[in-house]
This record gives sequence, C-alpha cells and structure tokens, in this order.
Amino acid sequence: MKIATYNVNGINGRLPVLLRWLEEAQPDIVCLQELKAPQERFPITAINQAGYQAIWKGQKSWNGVAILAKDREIIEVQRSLPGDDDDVQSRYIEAIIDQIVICCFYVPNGNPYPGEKFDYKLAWIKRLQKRSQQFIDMELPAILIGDFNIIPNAEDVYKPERWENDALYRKEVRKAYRELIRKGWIDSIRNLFPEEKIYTFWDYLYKAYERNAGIRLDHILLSPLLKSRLKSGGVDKYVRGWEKSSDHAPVWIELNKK
Amino acid sequence: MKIATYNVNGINGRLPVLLRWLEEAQPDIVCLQELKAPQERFPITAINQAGYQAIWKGQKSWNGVAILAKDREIIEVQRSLPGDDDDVQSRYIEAIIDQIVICCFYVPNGNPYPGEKFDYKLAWIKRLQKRSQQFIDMELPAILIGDFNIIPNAEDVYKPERWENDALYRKEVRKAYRELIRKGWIDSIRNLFPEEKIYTFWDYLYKAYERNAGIRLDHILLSPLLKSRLKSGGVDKYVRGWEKSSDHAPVWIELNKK
DNA sequence: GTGACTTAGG
DNA sequence: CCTAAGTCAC
Repeated sequence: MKIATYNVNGINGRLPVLLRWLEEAQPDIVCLQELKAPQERFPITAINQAGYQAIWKGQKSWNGVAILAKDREIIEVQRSLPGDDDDVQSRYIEAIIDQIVICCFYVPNGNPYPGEKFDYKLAWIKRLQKRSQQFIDMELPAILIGDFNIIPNAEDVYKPERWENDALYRKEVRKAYRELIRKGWIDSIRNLFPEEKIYTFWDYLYKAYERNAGIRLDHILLSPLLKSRLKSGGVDKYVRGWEKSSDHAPVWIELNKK
Repeated sequence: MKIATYNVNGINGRLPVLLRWLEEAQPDIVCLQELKAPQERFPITAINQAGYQAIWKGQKSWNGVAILAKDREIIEVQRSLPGDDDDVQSRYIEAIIDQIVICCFYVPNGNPYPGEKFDYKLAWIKRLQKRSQQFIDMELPAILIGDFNIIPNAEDVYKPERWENDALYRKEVRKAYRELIRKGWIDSIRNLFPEEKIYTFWDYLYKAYERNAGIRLDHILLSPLLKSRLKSGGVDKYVRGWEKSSDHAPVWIELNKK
C-alpha cells in the first residue's frame, strides 16, 4: 500500500498537476495540504473521476486539508485537532483507512519568530503531541502525515546557519519533533535513507529548485506498530520541476501487507 | 494585402491565442486594441519572433493600441487623437504603411448612459470625425480600423430592443457612424456582405457565444480612394471559440494591389 | 514567485 | 465571465 503526502498550494490551480501525478504515481492514500479553497470549491468531481474517494476540510484563501483513497473506505474520525475549540483554521483531518489511523495535517508556519504566530505554532504542536500520544498509548497503527513546517535537523536544510531564527527551524520546534521520535514515532523517509540529502520544499523565489536550495518539511511518521511494515519510500522531486508546480514535492512510502 | 483588427482584451494574457491566430491567418497589417499593458510590458520580442514589426501606445490596466506589420515599414504619424491635449487615455495610434494611412483606435465604451463617460465618448468620436475628415479632404488612401464600440444598425445586434439605452447602440453614436459613412467612408464588411448577420463581439457572460448573442463593434472603414481595391473580408469567428479567447473576434479585409 | 482574494472596468 | 493590478500570506 502506497501512502503519500502533497502540499498542493491551491487545489484548484494545481488540479492538472495533481491529476497527472496521481495517474503516474498511483498512490492508494493521499494526504493533501494547503487546499486554499472553501469547502464547496473542492474539486470532488475531478478527484472522483481520477478514481479516488475523498474527505476534506476547506477554508477560504488559506489552509485546508484532504484525505484521498483509491478503492478503500474512508472513515472520518476528526475534522479538527482536539484541544482548542476556538481554533478556526482548517489544518487537521483524521480518518481510519484499512485499519490504520491517518492523521493528515498542515502545521502552522509560525513566522515571524518571535511573535503570536510562533506561539500559535508551538501550542498547535502541543495539541498534536497530545493527540498522537493517544495512539501510542492505545498501541494503534497510526500515521502522522503532512506538512509539519518543521525542518528536523541540520541535514534537512541546504544552509542551516541561515535558518536559526526561522520558525521552521527554531530549536523549540526541532525539540518538539525529537520529542515525537522519542515517544516512538518513526520518521520513515529518514529511516529508509539515514545519510541522504532529502528535501521536500523549494521556494519559488531565487531559483531555489534549480540551485537545490531546499528544505525537508513534509514527513510521514509511523507509530511503532507499523515500523516493521515499512517497505520503501521517496520524494517525487521531479514533480517540483513541472510547469505550474507547487513549491512542495510529493512524499510517499509503501507499507507491506499486514 | 490582408489588414486586420483584433481587440485582444489583454495582450499578455492573450499572447498564445494571438500568436496562433497570426500564424494561421497571416495578416500583413494588424491593429490591436485593449492591450491593458503599460508601454514597457508590450511583448515586442514575441511579436518580432512571429515576424512582425510593431508600434504601440500602452497604458497601465486599460486601453492601449498597437499596429503590427509584416515585412513593411511602419511610419508612425500620431500617438494620440488630436483635439484634446488633456486626454490621457491610450486609444489612438496612426501610421502610414504601404502609402496608406492606418488609424487604429479603441473608442470609449461610454456606459453608463447617460453620464460623463457617455459624454466623453461623444466628444472622442467628434475628434475622430474631425481627424478622419482631413483624409477625405486631402483625398488620401486611409483606413479607420479598430473597436468603434458602436453597433451601427439593428441588424448588427442579436436583440436590438434590449440595447436602446446602451452606449454602444444609443442613437447619438449610431448617428455619428452614419455621418462617417455619409462623408464617404466605406464599411467594408457590410459592403461585402450587405445582408448577413455578422458579429464581432460576444460577451463572456451568459454563454453569449454559444447562443450567438453577439454584436458588431469592430469595423474597417475605407476612404473613397480605396473602395475599388476591396477584394474580400470576414470575421474569424472561430477564434472566439478557442480556449482563453478574447471576447472579440478578429476582423479582416484583403485589398488588391494598387 | 505564486495563489487566492478584492476591486474596477467591460 | 474575464482581465489587470494590488493586497496578503508564505
């Protein structure tokens, strides 16, 4: 089973690119972030025609997340991240597919640091830690997947010294990521490729992709129960080179059958 | 010699369509309106690559006119319509090509009627009448060509009764058009096709093109000296059906050699 | 640099 | 409906 995450940066403007990638990559489960579309403007017809069921949580202009699945039932569990009823941003959706809990999310960017937005990011991650710990405690097969807006380590950014005070790399958020790992979550891509330079995002500005000035932001974390099923994975970097591409590339793993 | 007019409704957004049409239609002289680009953003490189020389008068956001010519010298004569030095709108450009005076323009829309904008339109047309009369008086071969924003007659609109109080069809502007004809200008398309229903514009709204709910706004008027050289003409209506087309279609004539 | 939104003009 | 342009967020 192939499971992927892709920050599309606008589901409607990105539709041709998304459909082309779905056709070529044939993922079974896809988590999307940054739909940038209100609930009623999600292109469900085109997604269905491509062979996928979907659940999604839209929002006008910003954020928005979705889970797509091919030939599989999607059981929606949550449409927001528990822990703050006043949070109106559409950044989290959770479902059970094939008996695995899929937590698809888009962590707040958090810039500028310091400031309110950074505080919101830290608070959001705390809620995510809390929610995710429940799956660990219950010993459920679960996946944390999406745009974490966290660069986990120095080897995940082309020029770490430039990023010290960026909310994507601040020590507080790296610490939160390490905390997840300490609790048992497995960074699947880093597990498969312990030494390689792997990026998932290249800024639109300054020819970042051509210079490979990238960062690793999009992650797929497996709960301990799933570790033994991890078969392969990768970043579809070439998609970032397509016309009218997102600034992120799709990231995917394959799990062996239970 | 093939001479055409095309209101492109945004030269940069329309560039692929324009280049495709130039390639297919192979006009010798092309008058463009509604460039909607400042002087420095006219895509002269692409136009040159397509084989055309050009002169143009740009304006930020609105209006803007250009004259293109293939393998012919363009002698620029005017960059604005004489008669009002305070008029800052880029609606008129005049050149001599192959010993013919080419007056390329974009008459003000004039809506809503009544109002200041309608008054500006009438005043603008008066200046055009004055300028054009000079060519008649001097017995020069000349062409008035562009988007007149005038529906000359009831047969030039799909539903005339709906348009009585629209600035494109108000009796004042139709009278001004008749006045040009009375002075000797020849409506080349109507001369070639006295009885046919011919439109050059279909609104983007309400599926106007699919319903053929069109109007005739773009005209090519010949000074008396050129009447005998009129060989053929037409509206490239199919261009309006292309993806990302303008709301106008190109209009063209062919002149016999002198 | 890019997307979504808003506004103005048609 | 469609364009250009200005705004905001990333």
